[in-house]
Parts: sequence; structure tokens; C-alpha cells
Amino acid sequence: MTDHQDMFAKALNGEQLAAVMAPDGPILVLAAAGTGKTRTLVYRVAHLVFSGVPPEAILLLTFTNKAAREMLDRARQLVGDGVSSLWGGTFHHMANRILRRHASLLGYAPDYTILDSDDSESLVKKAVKELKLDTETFPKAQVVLAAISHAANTGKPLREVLTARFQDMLDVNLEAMLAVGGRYAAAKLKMGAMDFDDLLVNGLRLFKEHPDVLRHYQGRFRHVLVDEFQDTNAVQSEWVHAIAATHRNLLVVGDDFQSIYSWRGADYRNIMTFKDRYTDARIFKLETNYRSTPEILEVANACIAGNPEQFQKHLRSVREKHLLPVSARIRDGDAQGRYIAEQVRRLQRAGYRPDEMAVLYRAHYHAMELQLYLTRERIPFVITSGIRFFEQAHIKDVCALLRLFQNPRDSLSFTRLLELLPGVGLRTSQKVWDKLGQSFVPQDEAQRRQVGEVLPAAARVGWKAIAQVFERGCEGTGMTPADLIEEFLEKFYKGHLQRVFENAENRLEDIQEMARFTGKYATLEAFLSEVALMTNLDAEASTVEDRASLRLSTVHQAKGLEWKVVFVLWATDGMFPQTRAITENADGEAEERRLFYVAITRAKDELFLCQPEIRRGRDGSINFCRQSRFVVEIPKGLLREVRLPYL
DNA sequence: CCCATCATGGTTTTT
DNA sequence: CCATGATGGG
Repeated sequence: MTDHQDMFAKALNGEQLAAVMAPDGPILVLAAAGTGKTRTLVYRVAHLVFSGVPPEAILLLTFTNKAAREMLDRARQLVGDGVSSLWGGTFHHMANRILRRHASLLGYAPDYTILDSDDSESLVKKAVKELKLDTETFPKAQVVLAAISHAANTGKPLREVLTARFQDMLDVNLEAMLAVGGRYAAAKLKMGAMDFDDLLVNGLRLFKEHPDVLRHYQGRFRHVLVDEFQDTNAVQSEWVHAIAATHRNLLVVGDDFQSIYSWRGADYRNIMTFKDRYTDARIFKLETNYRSTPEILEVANACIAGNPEQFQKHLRSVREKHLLPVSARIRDGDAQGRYIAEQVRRLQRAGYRPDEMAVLYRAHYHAMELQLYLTRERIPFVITSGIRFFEQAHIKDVCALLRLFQNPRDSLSFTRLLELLPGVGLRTSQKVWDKLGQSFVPQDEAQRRQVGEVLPAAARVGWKAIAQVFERGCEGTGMTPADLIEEFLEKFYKGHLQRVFENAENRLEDIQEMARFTGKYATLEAFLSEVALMTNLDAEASTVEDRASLRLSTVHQAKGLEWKVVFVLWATDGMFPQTRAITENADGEAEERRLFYVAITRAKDELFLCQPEIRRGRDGSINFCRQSRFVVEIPKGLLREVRLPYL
């Protein structure tokens, strides 16, 4: 054994140490919530590097980029800067990194654009329009896209997915939906773009169709580590098994209890069948929980007992006994807000900082009422928002400009830019695009002039300004993306902001912040990829403001995080579990229960399950709510029942 | 014909 | 509160 073992033995418990020091070969780490999963992965990486594995021969796949960054930071503290050369990030990121080098093998230009969900939606809507389908009866773009995405992520044919999803609805035109799917795929190809799913699917296709490429990466990555393995889908798992096939040093970490992404094609059975695929796999279980009090863990254990088909694990706490979690019966949403505000104030007096507390909920709109209330009560809060920073209109406008420099066939960016001009809408922008031969080369002065000539008079002044930005950008004077953004703002966009938005100042600051942010990237392509693949979790920089604020988040976005105090909002049947999730999905209730389990296990010291009895509709209607079945299932003695007096 | 504006209806979860 | 649809104006 190497000499770092003593140091590791002091920092890790027996379960963790065994996994960290395990010899080469396939390894499955079943890590229950709060058992030091990240710590184990970080030390495993450190162990590999100490044992002489070059960092660039390690591939670390994580669920978010933030997770990868944190692990790398911590590994750096253990083994030094050298570790930075390891490849770490999400499946999408790693696939993108590989695809950029080999795109031409699959018929893509290396400068392909990555579409975000907004872009995908635009393309599908266009397809629906072009096929002249009745928009009244035809499913919404997002519904069609969900099916397309599900097909991609599970590897099933679209026809099969559509049949399964719409079998009960006779009036749905299956052939039309397939046609839309076909048109969407064609449109992406034509504009030289991949959507999120294409990155994964093409990543796998590259390996399948080009064994030489696969062999190269198989040889390069001597060790592959995967975090949150329970949330990988069929394409991701096949990709990872392929890349690890030569050295077979594949370590996966996960918890089947915390699988909450089946609607995205994730299959927790990937983790259950790992030992069938690798019969020589070593299995390590982490069951010692350092996070939560015994009382909270009892509730968590009771909750997940409702899902009998999963690996049975029992969380053991090492912490002192504290308080029973609270089951709070409240009159309505307003009283719920009041209750949470009161409790937050009380806990602050007891010494908790606001950022040590969080409110978790099933869906973003569940928290709208609470937001109003907290604002009125002047309790500062931050939301991990449903709208991604990079999907806001003003950010996308600026990105459209940059994207055209990268990919001249990017029809979405071109039409978006044109539609900023007064008097230009869908039709005109499309007409101009067609006139240009469906490509716009910023360097081409004749094209810039041609656009000006085709546009209606009202739009020409604006176009002249934008054209100047393109001209400057092509001068080869070493204009950086930040310079381009600045130029665009000065020449055109500042005026546009003020004309269109009420909060122009804020939006301007956002853009200037983004301009600074571009400086961190070596190339425009690197920046744009990052923008497309970055989640709002990743983008979040902790500010002074955060430290004084209560956190509001969906349970999904709270994955992997922890707080001393957690409030679960709307723990009522219909809201959590969400009715739609149960009715539309065979395994729906089990997944909702796992989600509830994830919510509970985020809490370290105190947990509040809030259950309003009345929900008011916008029209003033009143709905009575039952307690969540997940709360009812918990044995009475494990919760402290609080009934708020009616006010 | 095509765009802008106002009213209205209806909300899962995310790379 | 955001996206869609009807309506009026250019």
C-alpha cells in the first residue's frame, strides 16, 4: 500500500476507506443520502493520482457541472494542481468535448450549434406550422418534444413512445406527430445543430460507428468514475460501458432511493443490474449518515419503506438525538406563508443563519404564493429559478449575434436577430433568410447590404447598426466576444432594451456580466457550448446576498444539497405527490415517494412538513386538500403534530 | 398581407 | 405570471 493510506484512514470511515482503496476493476458504491458520497469520490480520485495514474487518464462524470467543479476543487487540495487535467463534467459536456473533434465523421461541421430547449421548441412549432396542422387539436410543442426526447434517451423508436403515450386518445394524429418529428430532425441537420439529446445519441453513435475512435478513448481513460448513477438513462449507461470496456476500471456511485429522473429516461435498474453486467464487481455500501439527526432519518426510513422493490438500506445516524420533525396542519396557502415566516424568524433568533434554511417544493408554481408573502414580510430569499439565466430573452438576443459568427447556417439566431427590428416578424425574417440562401456569413459585405435592401423601411436603420457590428467583428482586429457584445450594446441593443423592457437596467447589467464571463473561455465555441449546457445551478455564484437569504428550490434542484432546516411546502395529495405524475406514469407513485425521500434527507437538524387544508383557485374557488399519502404513511410517533389555530 | 397589442387561460420535474 | 389567440392598424 502507498503512504497516503494513513492520511486517508484518518479522514474516512471504514466503509468509505474500503471503497476508496479498492483495487482496480468494476466497483459499485451504494451510497445512501448523506453518507459522504462526494467525499468518497474525491478521495478515490486522489488515491488514483497518488498511485501513479495520470489525471488525464481519469474521466469523472457528474450530474451537474457544479458537482464536477466542487469535486475537482477538493481533489486539488489533496493532490495539487496537476489533477486539473482530468476530464470532469456532465455526460452532455463530455460527449460535446469528444464530438467537437470528430463531428465530421457523423456529417456535422465541427462548429455545430447546441440548441437549448427554447430553440428546440421554436423548431417544432415551425414544423407544425409548415405541415399546416390544426393547432387547436394538435399537441403542444413541449408535449411532442417530450416524446421525441424520451425516445432519444431510452433508445426506443419514436412511434413506440408516441403509441404508448397517446394510446387512449383516439383523436391524436400519430402520423402527423411522426412527421413533425422527422421535420424537426431535418431542420436541426440543415442548420448544423444538435439538441441536448443529440449530444448523447451522437456521442454513442460515434463510438458504435467508428470503432477506431472508441478504441482511442478506451485506451486513454484508464479509470472512469460516475456519480449519481441511478439517474443515468439507457444511452448514457451504454456510452459509459463502452468507454470503460478496455480497462474495466469503472466505479459507479449511486442510490436507487434517490432516482428522480425517470421522466427523462433515467432507469434506476442500471444500478441494480450493474453486478449482472460485471460479475466480478466489488460492492460497497455506505450507510452511516453524517448529515441528519436520528429523528429525521427515522422518518426517511419510514418513507422509503413504501417502495418495497428497492434495495433495502437502513440509514444509521451518528448524531445526537434532537427534535421530532414537525407535521404542520395549516389552514391555507397564506397561513402556510405566515407559518414559515414565523418559524424562520424564530430559528434565526435561535442562531440559524437564513442561508442554512430552505423551502423545498414539487413544482415552481407551488412557491409563488410564498414568494409574495416573504416579500411583503421583508424576509430575504433566493430562488433556484425555473427559468434558466441563459434562456432569458435579452441573453438569448445577444447570444444570437455571437452564434452567427460561429455557425452561418444558424437560422434561429438570424431570424431572432432580425425580429428585434421594428416591423419585422416571423414572415419577414423567414423571407430574408430564404433570400440569402439560408445562410448568413457575417464577413460577406454583399449579404449585409442585401439584407438592408430587402427589409421594410422601418427596419433599415436598426439593421444598419447591427451590420456595423458584424463588420467590426470581421475586421480581424482581435475583437473578443466581450468587445462584440459591447459594440452591439452601444450601436443597437441598449436602445432596444429601453424601448421594450421595463427593467432595462437590470437586463443591461446581466448582459455586461455575461460579457465579462466570456473572458474565461479560450474560444467562442467553448463559451457558447458552456452557455447552452450550463444550468442555473452551475451559473449560481454565491453572493453576499445569498448568505442572508432563505433558499427556495424545487426538490429536483435540491439534489445533493443540504440545509440545517428544511420546510417541505404543500405536502398534500395532488401537490406532492403531484396528481399528473401518478396518473400519467405506471411507476409514478414510487418515483414521487423517492422525491419526497430526497426532500426529507436534505435536512440536518429540523424538518417541517407543511400541509395546508385549503387551496384557493385564482377564481376564488376552494379545494380541500388531504394530507400527502407520504405523510400519512409515517408512523404517528415519529412526527410532532402541530395544528395551527385558524386565524 | 403581416405585425403589434391586448385579453385570456392555465401551470412538473431539467441537461 | 407567461404563452397563446383574437383584433385592429399599417
